[in-house]
Amino acid sequence: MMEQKLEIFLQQACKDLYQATLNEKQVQVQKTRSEFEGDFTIVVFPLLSISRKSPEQTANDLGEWFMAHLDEVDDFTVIKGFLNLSITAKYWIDFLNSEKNRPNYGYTQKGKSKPVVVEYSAPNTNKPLHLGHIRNNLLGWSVSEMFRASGQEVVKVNLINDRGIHICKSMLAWQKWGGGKTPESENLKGDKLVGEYYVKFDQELKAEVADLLGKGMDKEAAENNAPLLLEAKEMLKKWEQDDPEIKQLWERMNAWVYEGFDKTYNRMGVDFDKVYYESDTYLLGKELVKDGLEKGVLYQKPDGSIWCDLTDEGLDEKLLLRADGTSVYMTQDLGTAQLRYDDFDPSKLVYVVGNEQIYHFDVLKLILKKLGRDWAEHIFHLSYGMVELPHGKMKSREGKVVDADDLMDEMYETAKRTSEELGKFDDFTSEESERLYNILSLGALKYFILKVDPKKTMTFNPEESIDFNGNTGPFIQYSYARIQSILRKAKEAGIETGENILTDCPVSAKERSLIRLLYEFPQTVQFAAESMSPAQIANYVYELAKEFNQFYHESPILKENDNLIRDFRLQLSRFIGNVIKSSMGLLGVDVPERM
RNA sequence: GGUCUCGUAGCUCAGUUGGAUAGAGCAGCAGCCUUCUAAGCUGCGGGUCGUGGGUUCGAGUCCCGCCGGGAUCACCA
Repeated sequence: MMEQKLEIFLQQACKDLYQATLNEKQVQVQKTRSEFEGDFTIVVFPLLSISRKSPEQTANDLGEWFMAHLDEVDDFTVIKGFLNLSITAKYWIDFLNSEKNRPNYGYTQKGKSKPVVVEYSAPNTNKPLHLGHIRNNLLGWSVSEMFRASGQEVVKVNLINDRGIHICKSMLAWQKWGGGKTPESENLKGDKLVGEYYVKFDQELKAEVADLLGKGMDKEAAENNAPLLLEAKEMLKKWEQDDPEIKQLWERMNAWVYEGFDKTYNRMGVDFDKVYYESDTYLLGKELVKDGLEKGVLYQKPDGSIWCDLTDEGLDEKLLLRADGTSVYMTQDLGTAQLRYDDFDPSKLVYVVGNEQIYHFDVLKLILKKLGRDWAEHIFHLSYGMVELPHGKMKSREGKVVDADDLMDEMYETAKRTSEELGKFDDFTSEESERLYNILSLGALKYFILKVDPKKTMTFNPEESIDFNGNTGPFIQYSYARIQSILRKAKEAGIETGENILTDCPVSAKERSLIRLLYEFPQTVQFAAESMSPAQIANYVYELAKEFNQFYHESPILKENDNLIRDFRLQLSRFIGNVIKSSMGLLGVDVPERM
């Protein structure tokens, strides 16, 4: 890569000119900003102390040196303390010729490293997936793809929260008020049906609490002693004792939910290599805890409960086993972490979980380390920001949520309406139209969610829905379709586009800028994977599509009279199309041949 | 209260990890379809980067204080 080469030569230059060796901070090679002439910029400010000359003089000396020693350097300009180097057209054309037909350009060949395990989604089986899950799922899936593209082995895992008091709540409500309704009888997705009873439970519980308060009971007592809650707790106890009737109900209702989840996952285009169920793993942590107690890392209180003291680390004490021997969330997470380590011997354990659980994962890592699990160092909590609605946060229990299925439906309708208004697809069969609307609506949704930095809280406005113009998925998809359209026409006209571009082909400023962007794709993928940020890819591909559209407007491609230039532009366009497709692929977004 | 985190144009977001005159999209206004797809392109207006200090050749970016929002500190998950 040119940057590395320039850095090495810069070292040499300073040795030659100033008899000095540079430290890392002094070597600064970056992309030249578009408003200036040149390709790469060397910042000379850090070099002034060794050159003992003015910024301009230093930059000039270095510029001369580069001209004399590096064939690829064409020209240079000096602006203040910035040395802008121009790279020869030949270098860029050579780059195009060697890379334009490379399959998987920008992706790194898989090495023989240990896998990265990425956990994402982790739904509860008492309610349907909502907008928050969408961000989680898209992020987890995309980050996994980016790891793969950067040469790492990846295992995508899900951990389904299929047991616990919250599950019993919806079970109990269905038992009481369900009247034997099933997804089939109601023609309703299973997760939706179960979710209704979770809401129902909450409503009934609130009514009971209000009633108790009215009878003069204090708030805490009322909340803890409402008959419904006691009943749910009783059900949980029975579940843990393997009561056949409860287990059967539990299996039945969970099966409904899984069927619903699978539909949503499929439509969203996310998948998993392995699915863990909390009901299988929730007991695993106990062994670790007992072991820790024997080693004296943990301690027991007089009531029999077991704790970890983290006050030395500036945190609190953390309960790991209740006095009655039952486990808490942390206990089972210790267990599943160990299980995953045993299953995959991973180089990294990534948890895609909301930022409200930062504390939880800090504690998890600390406890594992105390228990002598050195691999805890490789746990990484990819904590993403919440998705908020314009009015504020989403609240499941109050029904203030954006349902995942509903949202995809609405997006689909918008895509359909917009497409029909434009009326470009009269020759499409209904299957083709449907396919296109799916590609566009999911593209809009996924791009909208993934283009923002995962760490940041984001606002989602369902009223305005998602735009199809500007910095959006469909805009990028449109750019791709335009390219394919030209390529189809070129083929029809019998123009061969596979040959090498001649090095004396004239290249405009916009074309050069596009070549630069293509050149940056591999490092963008690498950087996106390292920072676990699909937003890096989204911003990159938007820039590429935008520049292509500008190019498209200012230059004829197929209609260019000079065949040399025409073929160059066709090849450039095809390369851009491929990179758009690869980039969008990393975001889980498909691209249409026509739109 | 402790800890963490965020604050950039009316709105939604970028800002390449400290570099040049802080950028896009949406919304608003004005243009461009007999020419490869107008889901596009061009132009205009819009900013004390919450605020006050500090570090330095250079700060939206790093450090400290303050203001404002959010998260978390459960025998919930």
